[in-house]
Amino acid sequence: MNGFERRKEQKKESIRQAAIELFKVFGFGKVSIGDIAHKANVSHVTIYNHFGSKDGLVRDVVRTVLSGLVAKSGEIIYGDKPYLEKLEAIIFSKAELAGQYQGELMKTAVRDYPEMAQLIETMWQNEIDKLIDDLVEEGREKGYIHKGLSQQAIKLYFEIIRNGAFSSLETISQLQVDSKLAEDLNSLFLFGLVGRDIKSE
Amino acid sequence: MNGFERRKEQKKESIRQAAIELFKVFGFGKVSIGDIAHKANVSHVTIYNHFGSKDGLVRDVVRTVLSGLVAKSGEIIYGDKPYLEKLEAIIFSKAELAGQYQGELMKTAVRDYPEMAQLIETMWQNEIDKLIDDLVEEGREKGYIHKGLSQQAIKLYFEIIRNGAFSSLETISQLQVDSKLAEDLNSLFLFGLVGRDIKSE
Amino acid sequence: MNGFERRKEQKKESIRQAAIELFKVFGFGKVSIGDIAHKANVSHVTIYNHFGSKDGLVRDVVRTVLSGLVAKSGEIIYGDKPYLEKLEAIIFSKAELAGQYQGELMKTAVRDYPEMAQLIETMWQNEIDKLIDDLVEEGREKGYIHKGLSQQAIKLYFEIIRNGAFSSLETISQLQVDSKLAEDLNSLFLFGLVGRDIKSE
Amino acid sequence: MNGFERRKEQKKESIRQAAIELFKVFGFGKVSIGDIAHKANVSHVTIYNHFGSKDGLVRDVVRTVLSGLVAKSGEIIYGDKPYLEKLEAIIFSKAELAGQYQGELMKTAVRDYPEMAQLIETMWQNEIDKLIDDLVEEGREKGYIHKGLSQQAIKLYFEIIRNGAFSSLETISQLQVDSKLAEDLNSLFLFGLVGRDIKSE
DNA sequence: AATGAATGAGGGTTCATTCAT
DNA sequence: GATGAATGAACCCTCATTCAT
Repeated sequence: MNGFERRKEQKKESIRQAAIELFKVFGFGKVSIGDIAHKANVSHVTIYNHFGSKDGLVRDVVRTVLSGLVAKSGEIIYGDKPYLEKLEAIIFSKAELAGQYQGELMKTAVRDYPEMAQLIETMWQNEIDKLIDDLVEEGREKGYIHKGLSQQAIKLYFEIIRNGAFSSLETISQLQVDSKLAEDLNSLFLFGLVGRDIKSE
Repeated sequence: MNGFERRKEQKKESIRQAAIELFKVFGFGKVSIGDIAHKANVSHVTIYNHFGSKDGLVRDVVRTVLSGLVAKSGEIIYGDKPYLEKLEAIIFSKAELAGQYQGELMKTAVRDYPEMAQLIETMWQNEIDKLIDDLVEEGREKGYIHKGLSQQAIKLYFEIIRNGAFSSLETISQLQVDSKLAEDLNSLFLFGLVGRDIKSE
Repeated sequence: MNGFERRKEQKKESIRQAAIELFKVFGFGKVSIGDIAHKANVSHVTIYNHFGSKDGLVRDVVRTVLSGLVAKSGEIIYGDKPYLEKLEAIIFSKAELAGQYQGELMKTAVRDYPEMAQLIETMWQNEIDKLIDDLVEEGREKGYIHKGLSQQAIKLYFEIIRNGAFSSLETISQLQVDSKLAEDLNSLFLFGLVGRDIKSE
Repeated sequence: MNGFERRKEQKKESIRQAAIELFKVFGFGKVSIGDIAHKANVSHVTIYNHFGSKDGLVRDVVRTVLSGLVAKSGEIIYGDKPYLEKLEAIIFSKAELAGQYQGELMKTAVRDYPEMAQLIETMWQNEIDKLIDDLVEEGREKGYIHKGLSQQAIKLYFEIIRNGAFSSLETISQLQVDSKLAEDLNSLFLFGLVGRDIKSE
């Protein structure tokens, strides 16, 4: 890639980043091409030159965000942390929260751009799902997950928790400063409402 | 209330219902007054005569939906079902899912109409929160909820599950036909990932 | 007129008065039927029942105001005050200023409702003009108006002064408290810029 | 200024001119952006691109017209015509009448756009007022204006005449073809109703 | 390649007016 | 006779998009 193309790619990337930031805060519908152009310090038309249309930009953003999400999750799941830390990381960790957030972004993408649903479904199913499957499998093997529970139920539980966690972003961000709260939540996640003391393990 | 006012209230209600249905599917921003007027079979000016502005309509819808949500939750929580059924009803039951859905509607209300945040916060805090408190309290007393867990953690867990449940609407709607899945989910909710057989209770 | 019709006439009159007050301040165009109905404490439709349309109301107001203006001017001109006082009264006096104001109202009536121009022209020409003619005639006879000046020129001068006086309402209202200013203006009116001391008369 | 900017300025100017013409005839309130766009042969969005809003356009027009009025008046007052001709030019001349007309435009600007009052007041006070002051001062020095009259009274008289002259546009436009009428009006202005023959000067 | 200019479609809102009670 | 309900037309404004430079 020569200097010319690099500059071009940089500009494209700065537009993408501006778009992602605005989309995250205001959703796809409320952000205009003009807003993005302003934030990225380019003319509107430049965006059209690079992405063709607003739909094109949204599609590009969706792909970018999903890819990043898959990559980051993969690093955690196939990394060598202890299993419980992986679990926590996937579900509650700050790094992941950005991803959760972006997961939410995908939801609105499906709502506002139905024609994009298939793209998202495909990537989600093929990539994310496989990652979660592996995570659950590891949990079963290591005894952290009850063997009687169906794979489907566990994945649904994961999805519920992951998605729900996003909705409570602010409270969750307190987990880092309130260790009792973090401990309790982990306990709830592992042992449920009826519970068992973590220490008694 | 004479026939005049009744008809007026009927029309207002039909506008409200049309609005709620559209808002639920497309969000506040994407639905135009014209869309609602069309669905409700009235002129769009009629909407202005009744609700003053789009903001006015949104505010009215928010109030209506929240009130309904509070009322329905109250019926369940202060009803005389067994505790576990209440728990399930609040979190997973189909009847409640509509409410969950509408809870999500509130989220987008806050995002798109920040000036309305206070109204929602107030109702939510004052009403919903108190209901959940009572539900948790009952759970503690009856031994369904571990006493070592802080109230804050439990409520956060509830919120995560409730909000997350919405995101998985379609799967959750299978619970009614797939009793193994339902049982597993309940088990996860009560005993966590590590689990314990429900039967061993 | 029985009690019934009197009440009806009262309501009509209160609508008229509300309309006049609003028209004076905001002009015909900016005042809505709703505004007038609100100020007169009646339903919009009542205005339609009485005046047929907004145009009808405007027409009625124009007629009413013009008639009043003619009557008031007639009282002054055919009254028995000294001539100079009549002159002053017609042109600068507070009582007349309301009339001036309403004269301005007529201007905007012509501008916004061209079809009404003829009505105004007719009344103005036939009534007001005749009054001014008589006033000028009396002035000539009594030596207050130079005989070499054409009737047309004098009437134009009158019109200019009358209309111009409206535009400076606020300043003019000071005339009553600043007698030097009033004296000077009268002097300017009678003897022009080059002037002559009133006392030297 | 390159060809790009020149074309832009031309289009802006043509919009301004269309707006001024329409505003003069129908007032600010009655003229829609669509009307102006049609007259200027552009899309109404172009007007928004150039002036931001209707208010923005009105503000621009006000500034433009006021500046022109100040400039034209200055040329006359500081020019080297005989004093009486300056006087006549400022008050009655056709060229000035357009300005008078535009002065009236300012009146309605204040009425319909109160927030603009300060802008107008400022320019009017600072610029126009100073010009009139200088004109009066010159008149006093050259003996055309009686020394016993207060500056305030004279300026009020000027204002009345100037404003009144606008209201009688049509008649005044006859001054150019009816020299007797013009002579008489000048006489009235300089020597008042009681008068003195101009020839006796 | 990048930009300012220009636009058609559509959204929220107001108003004069008619209809049904 | 008086009123609240309902409406079509028109207005201001925004946005995604194309054109000309």
